[in-house]
Amino acid sequence: MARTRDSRRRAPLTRDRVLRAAVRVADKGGIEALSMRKLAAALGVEAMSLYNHVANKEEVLDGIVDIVVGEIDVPAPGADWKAAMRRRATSAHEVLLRHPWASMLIVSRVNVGPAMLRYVDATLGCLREAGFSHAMADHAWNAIDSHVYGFTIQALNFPFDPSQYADAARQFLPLIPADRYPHLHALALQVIEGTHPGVHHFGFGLELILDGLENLRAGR
Amino acid sequence: MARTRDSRRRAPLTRDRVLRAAVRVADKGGIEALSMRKLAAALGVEAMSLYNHVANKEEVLDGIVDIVVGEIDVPAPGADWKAAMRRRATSAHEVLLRHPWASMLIVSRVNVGPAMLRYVDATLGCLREAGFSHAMADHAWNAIDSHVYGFTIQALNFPFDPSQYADAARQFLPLIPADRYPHLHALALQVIEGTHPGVHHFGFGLELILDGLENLRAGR
DNA sequence: CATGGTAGGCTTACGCCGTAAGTCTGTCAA
DNA sequence: TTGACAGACTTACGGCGTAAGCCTACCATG
Repeated sequence: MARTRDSRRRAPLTRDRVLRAAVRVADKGGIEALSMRKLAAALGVEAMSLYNHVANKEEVLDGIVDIVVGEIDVPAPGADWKAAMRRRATSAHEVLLRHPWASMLIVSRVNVGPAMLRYVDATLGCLREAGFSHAMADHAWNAIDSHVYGFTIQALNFPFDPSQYADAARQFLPLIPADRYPHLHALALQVIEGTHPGVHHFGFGLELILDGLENLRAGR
Repeated sequence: MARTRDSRRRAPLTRDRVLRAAVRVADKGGIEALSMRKLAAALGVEAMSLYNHVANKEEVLDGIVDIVVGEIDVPAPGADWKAAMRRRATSAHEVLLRHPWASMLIVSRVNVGPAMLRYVDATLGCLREAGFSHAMADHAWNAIDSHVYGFTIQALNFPFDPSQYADAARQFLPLIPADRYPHLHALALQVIEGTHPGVHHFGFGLELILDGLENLRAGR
């Protein structure tokens, strides 16, 4: 009874509740809004109480990275490798767009959480099954993920709303004088005229890589 | 005469001296060691004096990014486009390895400094000259740079010294149980045996992309 | 029941951080 | 000689991560 009253008064803190709250805080305010004090406040608790469940802020960051990686669709064995890799990469791209702070965190630290290991293992497995050697699968996975992270981070930092890209280009054109930056200037003109939408496609680079890998797999 | 004495006592602070010192501080201690106080100390000055030459820390970060981008070899017009792009990407990769803090900074902010604009413009120009349309050149540049940033950041965060990779794999093998992560486990075994060196190559993904672009350029 | 260990809150305090606001001093033009 | 100004310096504020220690409610044991 006393326990009932108490647990009603405040749901007990757990490592899991801390990490999920951290994801929410970062989703809402960006990673720079994720301080131990604000995280604690979001849980109705004081900052130092968090340290009963996580060793330090680093552990919080590692934890939320693994939660996000756990949201990525992992390739099921047996499928057409190219379709499976395309799906996996697209899923990763979508998840990373959903948590805009996550890409930077993933690439800026060593991640060996269970979700990350499972993610890499399933990827290697899919490629192995398709006939790639261990070494080739390793390189292939690395090349695909370089594109996933590189493209996604660039897309997230693209300064303009794509739907207003033409307007933005018109506004910034004076900063790109034709004599000093002729090709950027010409590109901006095309965007303004609507000749070139200017938006980059995740699939463009991805298909180059997948096609190249298929050539290697089939021995040209 | 008095001026001589004074300027001998302390070389005058300038925006340029501030930014160059910031690159040195970051090169030596990592980006997290770059605080306004430490930067000022490196210049023999108090923190607030820096604000006479830069508006705030953001401007310092923008400035050192542009310095680093300025170190990248920019493609000269007229050359074989594939060789020029390969050289440009490799140069960028090398520069980013030389300033390990720079990649994260480049991809996590909007960069419109003169070196960055020049860099992008020269790249577009080289691709245009090779026959790519504006839109295709835009996509090609984005795909190549996604690889450059994605691969380099992953390489910089790789937790082991490549020369001791086999040892590291032996040490970490118990953390990768064969029943849960069979393919990662098998890969680690190959690294331990020396069958697979395990090191990733920048050129692997790059050549896939360049070959794919050449196919597109030549219309298959 | 009584009791004492413990889990998990809480408070306080320290040394960093970026930077707003204001002050002091040496130089140079009028 | 003077007065404006550039460019240093000092002080102070609120926020940060977290070390150290305290307080209270629970539970197992007697």
